[in-house]
Amino acid sequence: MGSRWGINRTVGQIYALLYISGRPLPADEIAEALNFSRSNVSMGLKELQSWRLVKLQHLAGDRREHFSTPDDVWQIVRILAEERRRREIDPTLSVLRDLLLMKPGNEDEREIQGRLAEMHDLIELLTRWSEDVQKLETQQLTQLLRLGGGIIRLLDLKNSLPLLGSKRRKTPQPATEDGLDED
Amino acid sequence: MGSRWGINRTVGQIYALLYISGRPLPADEIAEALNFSRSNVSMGLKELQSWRLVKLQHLAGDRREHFSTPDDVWQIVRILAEERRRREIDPTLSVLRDLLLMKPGNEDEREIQGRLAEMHDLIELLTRWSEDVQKLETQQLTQLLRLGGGIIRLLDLKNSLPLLGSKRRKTPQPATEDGLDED
DNA sequence: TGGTCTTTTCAGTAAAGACTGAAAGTTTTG
DNA sequence: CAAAACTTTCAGTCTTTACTGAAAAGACCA
Repeated sequence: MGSRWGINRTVGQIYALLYISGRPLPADEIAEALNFSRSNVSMGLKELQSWRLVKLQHLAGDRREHFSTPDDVWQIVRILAEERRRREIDPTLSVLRDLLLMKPGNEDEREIQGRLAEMHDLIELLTRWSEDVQKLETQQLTQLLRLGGGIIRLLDLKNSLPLLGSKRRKTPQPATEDGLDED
Repeated sequence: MGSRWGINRTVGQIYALLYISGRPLPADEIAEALNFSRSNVSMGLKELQSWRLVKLQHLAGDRREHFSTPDDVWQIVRILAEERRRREIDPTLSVLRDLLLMKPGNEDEREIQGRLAEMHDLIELLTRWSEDVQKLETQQLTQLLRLGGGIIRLLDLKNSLPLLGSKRRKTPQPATEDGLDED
């Protein structure tokens, strides 16, 4: 299914099995259920652990290690977002920043840096935003998402309220502690 | 760099070159610049076209086909989101729905369907939301993103306004045309 | 229409990635 | 501390994917 998401087919199948089975499974049961070699399962689980997508636990009266997925789907989303950021986004941003630090040797290079900067800012904006909303309570997050495009009405509302408008005021106002302005 | 994003390394390099060069390039210049065979470039461009990430154009006085990326970075994000949805998300949702339509044969299967339903609803919520906000003007979109976690204050504000509260009221209210409620 | 320039296709090959079984490693237990 | 129970590692093999050059196909022009 979603086997093109940086994680391979086998690993995806293992994860899916753990997710739907809803209880901790030992490696050999996974191998049997999916008809993989024991060592393949071992490697898959190792990768899933490195993504923090499964956790290991010991069940009373059984010496084998058991694995399970987080029980909250939102938790899965949060972890995935964090890991992808750490592994893919951050290194990309870092390379972009390095390139932007170089002195452009000529007009062409200056233009290229301009385009790289645009890309950098875009990625950073998206990343920061996702990081921010991931921190919200699940309850708040779902409310926000359910609002969908309707969110724009809230923004309009905000812009129409003089003290909360998004434009910087020329004369300093008394601090309102509402923090709706953004730098 | 981001070569693990469902698109292979070669294709990524071609796209990056087109993006930073900022002008339409013919296939043979790409092949020369990146040291790929002409046929490899041809295939890469074909894939990029199928993703609608490059467009073909003819330049006066040159018989060769030239390719370029959209000039607006936001446009790139929008196209990427749409295509990924079409290719990956929608088929996944469709499979999930099919599974949910099946009558559970026993208690275990019922539980599994429950978990699949949770996943389905999560994906659908995220997808719908992203679809919705992609439709916003770039200007509005950036405002929203820049707000980051601060968005929660707007939600709180909304919840505190009696006529706009997110809870359904028991007695029907006169229509306010604000549409902030969501079904 | 034939000739020139350009792009696409495709069969074969090269490279990358996934999977396995055997062996080594680790932990628990009598 | 040795045997038993379990897990990990890794070299070799199998499978999948990427890339190439040669040939075919298409477009334009005289």
